[in-house]
Amino acid sequence: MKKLEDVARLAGVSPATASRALSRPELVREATLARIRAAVDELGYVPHGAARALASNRTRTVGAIVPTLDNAIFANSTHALQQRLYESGYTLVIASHEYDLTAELDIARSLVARGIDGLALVGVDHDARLLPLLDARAIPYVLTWALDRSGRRPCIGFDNRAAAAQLAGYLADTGHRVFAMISGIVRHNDRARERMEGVQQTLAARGIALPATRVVERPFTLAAGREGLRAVLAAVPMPTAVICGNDVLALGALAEARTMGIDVPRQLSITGFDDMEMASLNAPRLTTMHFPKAEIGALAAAWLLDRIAGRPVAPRQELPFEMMIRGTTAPPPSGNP
Amino acid sequence: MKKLEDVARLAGVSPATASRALSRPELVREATLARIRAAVDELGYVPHGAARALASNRTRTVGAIVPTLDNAIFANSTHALQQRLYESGYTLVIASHEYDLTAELDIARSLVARGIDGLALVGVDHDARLLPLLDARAIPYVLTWALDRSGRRPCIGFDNRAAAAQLAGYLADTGHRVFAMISGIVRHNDRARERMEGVQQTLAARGIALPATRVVERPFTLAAGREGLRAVLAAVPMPTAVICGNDVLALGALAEARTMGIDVPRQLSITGFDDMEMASLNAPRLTTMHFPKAEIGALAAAWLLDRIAGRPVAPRQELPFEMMIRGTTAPPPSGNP
DNA sequence: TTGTAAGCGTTATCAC
DNA sequence: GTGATAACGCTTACAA
Repeated sequence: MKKLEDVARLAGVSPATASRALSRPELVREATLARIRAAVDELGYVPHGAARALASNRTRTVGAIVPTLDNAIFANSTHALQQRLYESGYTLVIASHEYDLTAELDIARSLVARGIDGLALVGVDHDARLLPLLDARAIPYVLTWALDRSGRRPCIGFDNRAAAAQLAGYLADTGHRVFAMISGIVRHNDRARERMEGVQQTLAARGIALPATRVVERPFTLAAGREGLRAVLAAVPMPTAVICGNDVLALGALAEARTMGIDVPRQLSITGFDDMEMASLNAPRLTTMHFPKAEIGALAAAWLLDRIAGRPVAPRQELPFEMMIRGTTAPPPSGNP
Repeated sequence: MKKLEDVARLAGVSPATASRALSRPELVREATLARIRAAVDELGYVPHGAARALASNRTRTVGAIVPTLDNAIFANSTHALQQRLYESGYTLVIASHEYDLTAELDIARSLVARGIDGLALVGVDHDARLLPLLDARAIPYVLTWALDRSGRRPCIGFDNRAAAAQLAGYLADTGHRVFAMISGIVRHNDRARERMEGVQQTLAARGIALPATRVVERPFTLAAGREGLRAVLAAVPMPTAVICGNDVLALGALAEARTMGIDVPRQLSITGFDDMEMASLNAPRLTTMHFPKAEIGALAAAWLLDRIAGRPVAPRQELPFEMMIRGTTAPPPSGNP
């Protein structure tokens, strides 16, 4: 394989100049530059990433560790992230840990070993050793999809609790009094936890009971959403509103409602978070909380690139969310039939 | 940051021995190994990936370029791929090109520059410069989700044409005579093309007409699926069976059918490929073609690891597909109402 | 089984 | 603006 030395020889310059021509062309005279570029083309020279990384101590690689790829919201934000980084000559290394924070730590270690200039994480809940690991190596990182309430960590995300509160408040406003929630597993998942708390606090503040028995925690799968709906509908009296912790759970719940012959939203209101594009196929009158997923990725990329380049960055970026209300979600006049 | 030399010094051995202890422990005496490991732990030593790659000419990184991450089928197979590689100490670099083969080539170049030991691609259609680029650098690659009919390229996948043929044949067997197809864009997409051809050939062989006007090509989006259904239903007589090129198109078509008040599958049979888990929520009686997505990823990982290690590999692995028939898909007795 | 030493292909610090 | 030259941290013959 051709090396920089070959290019330099062909162009009649030293390797040093050839190197500069590629990484800092403004330091090289126009004519020299042209010769070097011609040589590069002629030889089909491709820089050796590892050698470059070793000498410059920069890998031009950024890592992203997401809970799962099997969900449109992370797929979208990750794609935006990749896109932006790619445009800036950076490569994105993506890995998923399937909601296992120990796996996340392991992955982070392997990424650090392999060399990354920055890292994007999802949420604020992590193994206690993760962030110190990055700090020790001065690797910039940013937390996404959530806001760090301690104010100590850079983050780009939403106030999941406020979003949940708004959703619950809206349902209460439309007249619902008997609620249930199909939440994600809150342990080690700040987004799920904040959403649950937002609902609980809002209803409590309005004097609406949401006993623990009406809140079920389920993994983020369609099957769990289905099963979750059965679980919360077993209570007496039946809830008129079921709030689901994310889109997958809501889809499962909607499917189960159909199977059970329940008319959504006339008999039962089912609401969710995140990406409900699929759900809208099913239930055009669904009410959901939407987050600008692509923007998260784009902002995270910009933030990391700035930080890597030593440019000033915002310590925290809070993004807006939006409640989409389709059709009525009022409870049936007399509770459930 | 601690380097191997520090570890060696603390353990009272040479850097060479320390290096061997980490990468080929079987070559080092038990006692020495223990001392070195203790030193590693004590110092919190983490190997320097770039230096390692430069010296060994192996990056322990594998690349995967997929059309899109925003689809459960690729998300699943990619996750399986990552999982397997990770277990073997490899890192996976994932990138998506959004069905743009020139973008795919650019990404491949950047991955090659950054250093990869192997590459997984989707499909057999690629820019003509892509595979030669890999060959020139002796980078192992494997094509997935399709079979190379030329027999010259290693591939792990399905016979998309046969799958489409089987689906079309089944529908014809149940009595359908007026077909339509909402295909993906076949240009630069072998999977889409083979599926379309499979349908066309099968129907032709049975003397069933499928004029070009009854076949529409659409991008893989829900909206396009909706619009595609309107387009094919505008024909006279209306088709009784609509075959969709993938899951996303089928979902869109199903949604539109619902919007239009069409009873699927009693009035109209809509069928699709790939991952129809979501669709089954919508239309429990949908007939679909299923592919073992996770297995693709796992097999690709194993293949690449074998190939990288110089072990013998199969030049071609054909995986089975499965038609899932839920409920009847027979046409209405008298064509369309 | 372990040590010595020569690279691996760049970048970066100096002079010139 | 350009050219020597010394790193960068590790692997790997080859020797011992």
